[in-house]
Amino acid sequence: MKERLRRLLVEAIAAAVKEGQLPGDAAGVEVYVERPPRSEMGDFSASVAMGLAKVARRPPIQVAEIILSHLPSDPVVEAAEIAPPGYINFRLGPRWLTDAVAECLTRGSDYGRSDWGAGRRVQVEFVSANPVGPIHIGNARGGPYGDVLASLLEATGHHVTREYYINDGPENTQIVVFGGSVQARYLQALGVEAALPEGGYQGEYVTELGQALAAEHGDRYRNVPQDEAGALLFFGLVRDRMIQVLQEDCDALGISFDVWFSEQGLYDSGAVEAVVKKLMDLGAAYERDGAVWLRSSAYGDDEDRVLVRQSGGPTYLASDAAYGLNKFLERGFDHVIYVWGPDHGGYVARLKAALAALGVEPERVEIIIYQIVRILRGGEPVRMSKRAGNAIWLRDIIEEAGRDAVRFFFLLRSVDAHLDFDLELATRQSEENPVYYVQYAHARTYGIQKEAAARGFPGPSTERLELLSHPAERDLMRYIADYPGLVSDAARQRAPHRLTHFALEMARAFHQFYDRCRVLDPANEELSAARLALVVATGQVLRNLLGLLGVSAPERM
RNA sequence: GCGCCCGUAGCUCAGCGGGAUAGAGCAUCGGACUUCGGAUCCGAGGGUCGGGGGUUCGAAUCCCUCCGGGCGCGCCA
Repeated sequence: MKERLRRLLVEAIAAAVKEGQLPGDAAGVEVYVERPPRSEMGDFSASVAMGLAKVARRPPIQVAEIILSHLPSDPVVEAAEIAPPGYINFRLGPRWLTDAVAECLTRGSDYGRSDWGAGRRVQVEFVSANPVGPIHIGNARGGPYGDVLASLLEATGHHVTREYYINDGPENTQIVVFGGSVQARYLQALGVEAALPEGGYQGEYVTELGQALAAEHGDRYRNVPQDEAGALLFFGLVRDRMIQVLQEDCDALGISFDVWFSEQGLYDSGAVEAVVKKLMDLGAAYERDGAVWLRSSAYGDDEDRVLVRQSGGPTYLASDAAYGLNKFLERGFDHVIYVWGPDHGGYVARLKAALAALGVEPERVEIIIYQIVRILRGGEPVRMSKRAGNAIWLRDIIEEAGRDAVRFFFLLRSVDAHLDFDLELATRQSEENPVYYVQYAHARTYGIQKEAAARGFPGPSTERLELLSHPAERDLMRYIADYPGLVSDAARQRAPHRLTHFALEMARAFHQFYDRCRVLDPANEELSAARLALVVATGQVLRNLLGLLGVSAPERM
């Protein structure tokens, strides 16, 4: 609807320019249509006239008058008025709302979907936590975010691949330390005196891994030296188990990845070596001090970065460049979104530099950094470190609060904002969690339908939707009408939190409607049928919303 | 020191393609139909939008600067 009004305005301005009433450069201005702050001001408004006042060298009100005099007629526009200091306010006929209800019922679960993505192939890579332990609350945030972002892109006509990058490469020091930790726990399980490596992983699950290895293999690996090679050997023994743990965690969150991509695979195929050579051939990398450097400073980074160490081992940047080449060149994604944690902020410039050096257009690379999650327990911050072993596992939180609440809670805030997750609040007060408010609204739409059937009311009908004229009905219908625009806005802005906020507002509009408008009125069957249609459409939109959020939409609670 | 993010009601946060009287939830206080689910609804109080400059007809929103908080600045990932 905004778009429809916007076109009317653009046409009107063009016509005015043609007749010489507005200067030529007026035709190029951006026109935005928005919601006025109060409903008495109309259904939609535009402030173009104020923006044009300067170039037109006329007062805004006059500009608005000129625009209005050229405004093409549209059956849905009941009135277009000018309000000081120069707003153009549109008052629309009831059809634009009731048509939305009808359209929602016709399109069902497709309502809100669009095709502006035109089938572009987009990859969203997220979570990608190192395979050295279960997902903890600190790196869990990317899960719901990436998953819902992917859903939003799907809903707007993109072809989306959800991908998890497994950092199981041999050059990953975390892998080495982790493997060494497993080895130490294995030896201890055999009764051998063994110390954890420097900065080793102290989590209980590591002890369990060691014990499991001892039970399975006995003392077969007892004499493996406690060095890097030994650590990697032990990592190899538990690698599949660790990936399985990560997959189970993602399952528990309701996330299903299309691709689990192994960094080790890039080494095995020679892709890492090849990309370094390619960068050298391109002149984007050079040797110095026995290391190979990426000329990243020529591509926007502060300084050049090491690709291959003096020791001969490639850095993470080298395998990431190879991975990028794989994404863009081999698999041909049009656009790639990386969802990273806050500790990766310093890495953005160098990855972009590497990809730019390889010829990937910068606009195809998008890196989103979400902000830190702070864990509180009753208001007190809880420190956590995977290595220290006092991490808070995602799985435990899900068990306590439930998947729906965890996802909804994580999606309540903008990615740019820090997120406080208070365990006590998420568990003790789980009944007051906002997710229940929305789910209850959805369940209520079912309750009403069931009651209608039980009492023998005729089913929902769109025949007399014009009977829906109560302010609460109009408010509610407005959410239904706005929903498709919300989905494309949220996708464009990479802002899943717009969905949770909209869901809460719409649920409130529905509860208000329920409170003020009796749906099932035996004395007025036509009105009842129309209201029932509104109830069904509301349930449909809530269900579509919750579907995008990956939160269940129960029929009763 | 440099880079990124944040600073809006007591608390947690929306709003930030500049626009009309700045919003919500929680918390506090006070209310609601003998009826479709009270996990609901209504009302009230509560604000120098961190401070200061600037751009503009108009700034929570854009620019500069200062203050406060978080994160990052490795031949770790």
